[in-house]
Parts: sequence; C-alpha cells; structure tokens
Amino acid sequence: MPEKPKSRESILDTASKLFFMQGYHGTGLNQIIKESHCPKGSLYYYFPEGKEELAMECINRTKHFVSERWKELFIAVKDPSEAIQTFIESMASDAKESNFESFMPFSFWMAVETSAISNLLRETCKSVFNEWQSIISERLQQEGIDIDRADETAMIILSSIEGSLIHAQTLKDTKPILMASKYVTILLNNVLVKR
Amino acid sequence: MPEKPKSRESILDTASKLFFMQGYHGTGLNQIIKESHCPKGSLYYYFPEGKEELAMECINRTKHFVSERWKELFIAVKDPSEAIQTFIESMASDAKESNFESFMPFSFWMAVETSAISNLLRETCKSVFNEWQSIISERLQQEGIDIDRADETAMIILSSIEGSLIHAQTLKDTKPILMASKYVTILLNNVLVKR
DNA sequence: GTCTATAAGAAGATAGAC
DNA sequence: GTCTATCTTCTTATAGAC
Repeated sequence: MPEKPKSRESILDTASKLFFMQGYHGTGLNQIIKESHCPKGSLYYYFPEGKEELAMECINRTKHFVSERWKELFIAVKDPSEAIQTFIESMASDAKESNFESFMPFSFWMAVETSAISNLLRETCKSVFNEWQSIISERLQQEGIDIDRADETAMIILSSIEGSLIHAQTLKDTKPILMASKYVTILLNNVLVKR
Repeated sequence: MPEKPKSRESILDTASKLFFMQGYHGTGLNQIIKESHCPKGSLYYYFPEGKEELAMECINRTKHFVSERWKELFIAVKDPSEAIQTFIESMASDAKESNFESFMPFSFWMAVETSAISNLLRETCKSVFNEWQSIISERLQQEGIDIDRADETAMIILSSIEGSLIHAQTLKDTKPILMASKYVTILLNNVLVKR
C-alpha cells in the first residue's frame, strides 16, 4: 500500500498550479501543503532537497504534459499552421474560462524569476523551450522546410505565444493571444511552400 | 537642502533594477536598502505605503523611460520598420553585454507575478502596455494604416518582444530577440503599403 | 511512511531617538 | 529629515513522535 503515493501527486498538482500562477518566490511551502491537504512532513519525504527540487519536478511535469499536447495536435490536425492555431486558441479559451486566474502551463515567466537564483532551475526551463522548439521544428521540416529555417520559425512561435500570454494575463483580455494566433498564420504563410 | 532627495532616486534606481531582474517577491526591502546605501527609514519616509507603492513608482518610471525611447527612435529613424528593429536589437546588445544579468526595462513578466496579489499593480502594468501600444500604433497610422490594423500590429509587436526577452534570458542567448526583430520585419511587410 | 511541533532566519512594517 | 532597533509574521527546513 505504500506503493501509491497520492500525497506526492497531490503536492505536485497544487505546487505546479501555484508556481505558474504566483511565481516561485510568491509561493510558499506552507500554502502548498495547506492547499494540497498534505502535511509538511510528506513534502520533505518526497522532495528531500526542498523547494528547488519540488519546482524542478513541477517544471518537468509541465514540459512533458505540453509536449504531449503538441504531438497529439500535430497528429490530429494535418495542416501544421492550423494545428498551431488550435493550440494557441485553446489557451485563449482556458484563460478566459478561468477569468485569467488559472494555471497557464505554457506561461514560463517563472524561468526568468528562477534564473536569478538558481542555475539548475534555469537550465531546466531552458530544456523545456528546447524540447518544444524541436517538436514544432520537426513538424515544419516534414513540410519540406530546411532545418535552420524550421528551427528559427519554431523559436519565434514559442516566443510569441509566451509573450502573448503575459500580455493577456496583464490586460485580462484574450486579444493578445488571438493576435498571436493570427500572426503565426502570416508567418507560416511566408515560410511554408504552399501547393 | 532637503529639496533634493537623492536618497529617493537612489532607492528607485536600485529597486527598479532588482524588481525587473528578480521579480517582486524575489526582491526584499532589506536588499534594496542595502544596495542603495539608504536606511530603511528613508524608504518608508518616501514611500509610506511600503513595497507596493515603491513597485508602482518603479513601474511608472520604466514606462516613461521606455516611452521616451520609442518616441526618440521614431523621430531619429524615419522608416518605422527600421526603427522598431533598432529598438529590439539594442535590447539584444544590452542583454549580451551584461551576460543576461542586467536590468531589462522591457521585460514585464513582473506584471503576471503581481497580478496574483495586487490588482493595483496589475492595472499599473496594463497602462504600460497600453501606452507603448499607442505610441507604436500612432506611428503606423502615420503610414496610412487604418487604426484597427495598427493597434493589432502594435499589440503583436509588444507581445513578441516581451516573449523573446524571456526566452533569451532563459537560454542566455540573444537569438530569440534577433528572431523577434526579423519577424517584425516580415510582419510589417505584410501590413505596410510599400511604394 | 505519516504527521506535528518547532527551530532559525528573513520578510514587511513601525516606533521613536536624534 | 535621517537613521536604528525592534515587532510580528511568514519563510524554509528539521527533529522526532507515532
């Protein structure tokens, strides 16, 4: 029975939500254990290194979660431009439904915050951007785009989504996200070889 | 002689730098008074409402500073596309020179962090994005672009720069910023009526 | 493995001497 | 106006009972 650590999952779910909403420094361990209904002892049992280890695990979980979503979408939606638009627009829906107060898994501004104090966390966040970039780039390469151009385009797409989420959360308006979606189309029309 | 509050300026300079580098929660008042060589009494003398008031003042100063830079550039560089590129590329230079460890006045991820705790600070950040958007939009309108399209284009430019700065600080590489610059050119070529 | 009580320090804020 | 000592609260982290 000690094989199913539901406390661990509960802590990770709560911590991920709070870290991405309030930031690393803005989220205290006390708040995490309170909202996850787990005792502090469990937190340090599962994450002996403390807050930094917990944050790293949250970042890696989110990385994997979003990567899977990209992969699913590129299979479900044939046209890459359309797939990316679908991805972006689903973020707009999520944001709006929660009145911009929910966990935005893609909103990685925490990366900069943690860069200032922990190179380990910065490197972890860096690997997130790199993985997502690779997934998008590979899909573009399948359309016959050369590797350098595909990498660059994927990078711009990631930056634009990232910035639009921050912009949207600040304005409490989905418009920046929808604009990002619109202009990704323009960008891809310039890059993709249309038949 | 009490008419020239150099303590106040020193506190604001130091606090701005720290808030934009480490975030609101990541920056303590003790660190600010230590690095600005001012006593804590002065901080609460000039900013009686404490940390929130200080942060608001820092945000407004940065807003004004960057607005002036946009205006100067649009006068100095005739072609708006070129002016915006110059703006973005100067950020890349600044970031690189400091090894991505300096004050990036445009990097407003603090907006999201503070949104979670203070609606006043969120509204303050919102007014920053709105002012910068207006400045860019007005310049585009002077080129004969209709107001809606100009507003939209200005919005996507701001989002892209914002996201590229976060991306760049995470990677410790100017490439995302340079890509944003390139992307803006593509975008404006689609929007501007070229002769 | 689970949980609680508490330590040690830093946070924001204040009171009051000068 | 300037500065310091201090208060309360909250932070991360740990010790140790069960």
